Amino acid sequence: MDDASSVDRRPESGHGPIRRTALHDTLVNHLRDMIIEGILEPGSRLHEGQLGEQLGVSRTPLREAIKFLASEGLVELVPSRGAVVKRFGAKDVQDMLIVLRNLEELAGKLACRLASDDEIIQMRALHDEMIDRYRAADRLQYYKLNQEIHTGIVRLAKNATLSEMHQMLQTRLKRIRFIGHEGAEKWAAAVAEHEEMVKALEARDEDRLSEVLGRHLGNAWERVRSAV
Amino acid sequence: MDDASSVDRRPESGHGPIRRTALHDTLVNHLRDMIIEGILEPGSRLHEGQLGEQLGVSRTPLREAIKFLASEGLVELVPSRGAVVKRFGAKDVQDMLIVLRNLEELAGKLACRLASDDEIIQMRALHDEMIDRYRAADRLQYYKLNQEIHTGIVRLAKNATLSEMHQMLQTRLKRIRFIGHEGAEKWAAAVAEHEEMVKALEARDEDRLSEVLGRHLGNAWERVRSAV
DNA sequence: ATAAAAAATGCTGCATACAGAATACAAAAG
DNA sequence: CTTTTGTATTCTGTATGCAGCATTTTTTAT
Repeated sequence: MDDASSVDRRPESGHGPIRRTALHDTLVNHLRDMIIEGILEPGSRLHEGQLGEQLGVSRTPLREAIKFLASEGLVELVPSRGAVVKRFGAKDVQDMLIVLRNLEELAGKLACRLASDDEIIQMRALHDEMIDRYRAADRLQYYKLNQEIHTGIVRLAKNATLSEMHQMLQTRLKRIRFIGHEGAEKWAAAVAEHEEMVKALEARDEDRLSEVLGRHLGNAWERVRSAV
Repeated sequence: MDDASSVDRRPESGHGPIRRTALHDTLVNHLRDMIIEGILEPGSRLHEGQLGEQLGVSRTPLREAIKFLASEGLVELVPSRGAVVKRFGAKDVQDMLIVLRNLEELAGKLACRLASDDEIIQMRALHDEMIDRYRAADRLQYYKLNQEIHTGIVRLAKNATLSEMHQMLQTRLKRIRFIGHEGAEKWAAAVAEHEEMVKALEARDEDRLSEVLGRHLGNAWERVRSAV
């Protein structure tokens, strides 16, 4: 039987066996999503045979994808016993947030110095759209734009390594944040912080932007603290 | 013929086919070393067949190791064309050093707060030994201890994520630093900075330690600037 | 002789096959 | 009834085989 959850790897939709993306690469993204969305639960083993059949691929590219994710820190390799989805304790999350905060503070400073005027205007547009979604109480889209803005500020810092590390932590924390839905009043506070962020960026006030970003993430930390 | 450079994977030395480490894991370390030491030059292709034969392993575990290193950022995966050793430009190195600097500054602050008295004493011992090596003009051992001290301070920060990221950057930069041999006067300056670092740690003066670490790395940056 | 086309070679990507380790199960002993 | 030991099964780890893409070389036409 053709399982519904088999991987779909067709860059341009449809006809023929045209393929530009490698299967193992597709699997990396697919598995990452599965872990983030909780389809693969923390602590559960990644059964090569079963999982491979489920996704309609052989073990070889699947194993390669798992090794890749192991280096990313999403799964753990246990010798002779395969791979398990890494489980994050409260301390682990706290550690990640501390580093993430520091990275974003750095990103804020660099962004104020290096961003072009156009780029700042684009950030403002993104922010305004997020505000719209907030007013419409569209949590999912809000969340998505929120993340885009944070990633965007890091991008403006124009530092490849910084972007990479930020992305990595963002990915690991997604699994946590996915759960953490905040209350209305805290949500409002977060939005206010975002407004402050954009204003600081527009003024190219690096100390203020850095401070707001730090505070913003510090608050996020407080929220999660109870959830984990 | 048994090639001299074939991988050696025997955890406890010697007799029999007792093995606890997986081959792909051994290969990750082996290949990483080969890249750091420049045996595999930047931009060169990792030929699966040839390299596998050279190391005495089949392509499967080799490919898995390559995927792992790709996630680490040491090699680049080119679709349908295999893997090449990633080449770092001046901008890349600068980016890494900026982030590394920030991470070490953070580590310094946390270390002052979280390190035990014993651990600080151990760092002092390590530092004193490094000074001995400096006086003996033993560059290699000096370099090794130097790195150990930096890694050690990060360890004292007791933050798993921070350690991991630091390690990652340290690994990538090793390839560069390996080349960068500094002059006598700059070497003396670096040693003085180290002395200052340990003193700040002993005083648990987090602002000062953070500042020194930042300055220390900032100077390293200046040195490399010309080399790359 | 140069350029374009076609064939040939080599390599990557994926699947399959096989060997050894780990786990689960069952039977027997305490 | 619990514990232990032997066996069977399952899964991981590694090797090999085959198909398709990339590149290079050869052939052919202008």
